[in-house]
Amino acid sequence: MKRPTIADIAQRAGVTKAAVSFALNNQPGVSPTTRQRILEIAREIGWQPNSAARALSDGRAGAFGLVIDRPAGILGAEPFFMQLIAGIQGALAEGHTALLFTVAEDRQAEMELYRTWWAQRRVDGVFMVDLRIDDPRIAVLRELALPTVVVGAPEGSGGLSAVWTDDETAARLAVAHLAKLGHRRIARVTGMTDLWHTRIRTGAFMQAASEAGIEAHCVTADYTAEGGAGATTALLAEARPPTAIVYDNDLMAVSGLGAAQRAGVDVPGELSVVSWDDSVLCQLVHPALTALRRDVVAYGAHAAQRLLELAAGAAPGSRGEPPAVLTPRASTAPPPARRHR
Amino acid sequence: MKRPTIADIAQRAGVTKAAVSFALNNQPGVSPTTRQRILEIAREIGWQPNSAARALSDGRAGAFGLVIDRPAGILGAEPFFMQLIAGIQGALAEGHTALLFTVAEDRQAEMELYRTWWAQRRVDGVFMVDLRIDDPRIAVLRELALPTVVVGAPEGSGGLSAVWTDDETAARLAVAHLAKLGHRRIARVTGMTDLWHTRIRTGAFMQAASEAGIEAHCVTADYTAEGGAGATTALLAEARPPTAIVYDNDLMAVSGLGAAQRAGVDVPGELSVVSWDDSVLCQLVHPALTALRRDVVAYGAHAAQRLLELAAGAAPGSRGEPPAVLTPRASTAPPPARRHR
DNA sequence: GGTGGGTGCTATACCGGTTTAGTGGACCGT
DNA sequence: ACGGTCCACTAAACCGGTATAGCACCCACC
Repeated sequence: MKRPTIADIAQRAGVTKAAVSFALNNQPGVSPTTRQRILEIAREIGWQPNSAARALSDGRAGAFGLVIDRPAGILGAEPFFMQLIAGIQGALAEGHTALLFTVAEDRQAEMELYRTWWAQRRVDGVFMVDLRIDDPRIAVLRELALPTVVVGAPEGSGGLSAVWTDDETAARLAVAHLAKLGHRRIARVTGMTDLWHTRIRTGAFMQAASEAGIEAHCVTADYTAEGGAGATTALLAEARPPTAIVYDNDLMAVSGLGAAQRAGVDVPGELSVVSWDDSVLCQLVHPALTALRRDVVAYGAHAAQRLLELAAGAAPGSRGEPPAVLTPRASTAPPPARRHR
Repeated sequence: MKRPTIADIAQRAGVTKAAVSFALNNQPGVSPTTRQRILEIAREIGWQPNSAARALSDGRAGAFGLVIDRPAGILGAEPFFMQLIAGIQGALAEGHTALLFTVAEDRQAEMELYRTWWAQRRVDGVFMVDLRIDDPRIAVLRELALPTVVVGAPEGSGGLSAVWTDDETAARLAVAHLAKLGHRRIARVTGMTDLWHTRIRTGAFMQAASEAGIEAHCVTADYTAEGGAGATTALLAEARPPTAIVYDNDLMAVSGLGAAQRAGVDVPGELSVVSWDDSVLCQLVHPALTALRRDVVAYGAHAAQRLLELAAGAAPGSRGEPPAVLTPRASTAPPPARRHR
């Protein structure tokens, strides 16, 4: 099959390429009747712009990039990203922008990929996830002047635009839920501490607990199943173990639940479990997990909208998302009766 | 920052663009010394080809496409795809080919996307997953003459190339494992029946069971957690329930395990469970699931290699992968003692 | 010493769009 | 009747590569 070009349209319409281009781009320079005729022909022969030609001509690639540098093994079990991509896709589907998606070995490879994409003019902008404290990627992206939307934390974005969820409120919701059930000593199993949102969550979690007048502490894990199980085992072995644990993602929550059960700890009788991410995983285990649910698809869509604006020349700026909603399920209950406190 | 072009190189080297192009592409037409000088300059100023210019000139997009049309909710919990993408990526990283990844609403949207990609010359080829019986996508891709690698089943690919795993052997392994443990009546919870690999698996599973002289039947589900749980409940409610169940993916296996446990059925004491996909999920539940494990990353890499060859003009042809390996874990054991047979 | 052939390079067309400068004609006012 | 505008459109350049035709030069050969 042969792909029609504007030259084909021009020939049929008896005008030049330029006239066709004007008509197709709503540019002045053609009469309404001619414009109509051209559009008609274009539609009829199924013309679509050649993305390479357009990219070469107007200097924009017509694509955004997304790199994730978590190991493939973890990624697979992480529902967050697929949903994010679905959301991004939804917002991009309308226009002429595609999504380049890559999983990278490590942060170094990710930065090299940004440079390559930039040098090859492959993308007009990128989505950046998993922002870390003093993240070296920021310098690279700023140097390249590549429009960027940070999906995650607004602080530390170094002037880049961001789309972020209100983790303070989410932390407050989780703590309030547990406090209301009567818990006085709770813990949280976190993701990597050098991630911005881990820091934010930790701050908010500790403060919410303090305000609620209950004991709290956080132990560090790494979003993996093993990490979640290990942290759980360690917490349960403490002299005065917590009566509730909040996990930073669903994978660790499910894995922590398993570890607790294996240790003979009844959930929710002896231990309440809350997951900071909701996915089908939370509902298929027994007991089903109470979770902080957020609309990740909408999140991705908003990030994409922001990046579209940015690439079109809009000023950088961040956008907050509504906070997560706490969805109570079977994994949280009042703590076991104790002697005191 | 300004991106250097071959014109910049040409100017510095005191030659024309054409000479530079010859040198950079290992084309004859320049002397070894000139070539050396040009390459040196290119390296020095960090030249990279503008992908749009190259695409426009040689008619290839420099990208492959991958569309998945399962709902975002399911996708997230499906580790398979992320690993596949990681594998594809690894094989593509060397060259100048990028990956366009999209999740589509449905099959219709997927086909429209193929047409759009084709019309816009966005991709040089696509990976197609979840091949169905009489899949309408095949006709579209053939009509567009878009190089395609079907990731899944070789039959039914309608002349398209495919990369496929040996599900016959895998089925045999699972059945043999259960037969050896002493099971005489087993069942399988399948994915959608109109998927090619479901059909293949069913045929192989039934035949392997027949050859092993044990009863077997399959019930249809849909890869979702709910589907897996529902099918399990139904199986356990049969007059003579199976003593072992094989699930077509890990999500259904985990969910089926939960359903069995909720129904008060001991695993593996009263029911053995095997998952036809191995991921971290299988290891984090209790008991850990016996699973058919395959190297999905290598699978993706091979698919990418095949598509690279195809796009370079090679003849269509399929490639078989090594069969899955059965990894025994705690979820399979001898069946409970029975009166007879 | 003219012919033939290869080498090393230049000039230029081309891919398919966008954009700018230029042009012919209708229309306007006076 | 004539100069000035505006309109609708054309011609051509341009983006950054690749590919082809052609040219100058050198060497070999009979």
